[in-house]
Amino acid sequence: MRPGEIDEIRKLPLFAAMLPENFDALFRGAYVQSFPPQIELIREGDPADFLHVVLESSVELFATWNNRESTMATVAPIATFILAATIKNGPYLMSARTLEKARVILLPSADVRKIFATDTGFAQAIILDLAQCYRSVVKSHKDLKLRTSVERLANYLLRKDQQAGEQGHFDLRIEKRRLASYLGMTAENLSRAIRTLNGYGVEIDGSQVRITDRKDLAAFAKPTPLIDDPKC
Amino acid sequence: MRPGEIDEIRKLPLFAAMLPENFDALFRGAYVQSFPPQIELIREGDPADFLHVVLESSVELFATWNNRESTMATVAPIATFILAATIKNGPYLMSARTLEKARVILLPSADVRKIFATDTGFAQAIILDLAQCYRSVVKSHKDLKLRTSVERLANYLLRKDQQAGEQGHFDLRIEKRRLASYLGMTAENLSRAIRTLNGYGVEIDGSQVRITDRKDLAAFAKPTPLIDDPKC
DNA sequence: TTAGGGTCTTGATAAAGATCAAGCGAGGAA
DNA sequence: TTCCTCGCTTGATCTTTATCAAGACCCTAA
Repeated sequence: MRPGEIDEIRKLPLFAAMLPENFDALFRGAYVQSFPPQIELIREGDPADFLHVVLESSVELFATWNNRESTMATVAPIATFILAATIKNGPYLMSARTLEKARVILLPSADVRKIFATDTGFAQAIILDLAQCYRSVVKSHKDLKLRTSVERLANYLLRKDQQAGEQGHFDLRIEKRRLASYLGMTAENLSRAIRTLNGYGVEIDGSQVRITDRKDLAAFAKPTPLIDDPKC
Repeated sequence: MRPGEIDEIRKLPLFAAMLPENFDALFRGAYVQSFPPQIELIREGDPADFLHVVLESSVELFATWNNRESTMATVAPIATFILAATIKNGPYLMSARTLEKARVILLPSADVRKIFATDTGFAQAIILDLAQCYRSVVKSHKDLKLRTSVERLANYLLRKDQQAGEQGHFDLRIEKRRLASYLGMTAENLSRAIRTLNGYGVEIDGSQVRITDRKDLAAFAKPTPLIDDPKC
């Protein structure tokens, strides 16, 4: 681990309220590993032996069935993933792969379970983290069931613009075919959806997005905090 | 509350590990209410003032957006719902309505939050409950993104048959239009999907389902515990 | 008993989305 | 530089799903 990095991790909401001796014990058993791009870190169905913390680059969570594959989420540093599987001591429900060269901390799940059973601060933080994750998936589920693919794209762009400070322009920071899979459509249909949104004040050139008429886009997208506010 | 009922609630996994004095304090502030059918118990967007426990009948959780509506889940007794909103002290993400005449306990969210902050046993139970809920929604999300509507129906029938003891016949116990909404399709398409499955050993007459060739159905449905096992 | 309302089913049609095939264009390797 | 690869786009076509309309069925209330 790099100097100062452990302090940054200690400040993460999930770990900040732990007793210092428990934090130290947990991270004494940690492995820090570097992975090349496109490496499968975990495979769905495998036992959840480790809780993962992404330090650098980002990680894609995806699911497969019957030779089909779908991107479920991307995890950006510094954040954990697969907390629920660790807690339930169940199999991973999703696979994870690195997108670029990535550094990840592996925390033995057994240690995590042992510690949260006695450390109240840690237990509280886990509760908040899980509640947040749960609500995120519920929002994704509503997005998918209630909206068409063009509507999902429109709202995705509004969310990203807001996260980038409502500048009216930002970088997608994700390959289009992955974005398509995340949004529940094919790459071909994403291209067409982008063209449709050209008529509502959206211009996309490569990975550069420009929102020229946010009002028009919002009138089409009809965003609601109950689906689109990540903090809600 | 009826005699013995409180003891049954005390045995629920979510409450069993609480300190007795905390359980008593929590339920001193409880309201038991009876509701007629088709009553909206909570509306998405409202503040989560109460944690709900369904005692009798069942409750439908649904979401709306832009004049569209979708059934997200049904809650059968005895179980709680809207735990995550209570904990986050955030707005409900889903609405809930009674399907039949129902009895529900309302526990003030503020009391729940106060108690889980100090009661370790309760906190542990909440962690397990939330992890379970989270994994359930992830499974639903995979179901929706990776499968066609006929595949979703086929797997739904296999799950229900299994829950009914693999008798090969069971009652749907849900209106078809609600089932359609839950599975992410229209009522018309559910009818057609049923006809498609007639060719794979499924007969549905009214609400009575008969699986005449489970092997054939399973070969079509390709169930996997990573989507279809509710306990996994 | 009949009338009315709701659900469910069916058929015809429309829309949304997926698939297939071809070509473009940026970036990397020889 | 040229060639190759890969991601992206576009058009044509097909499949899946939704919508609209009509009729069947069932339950309930007058």
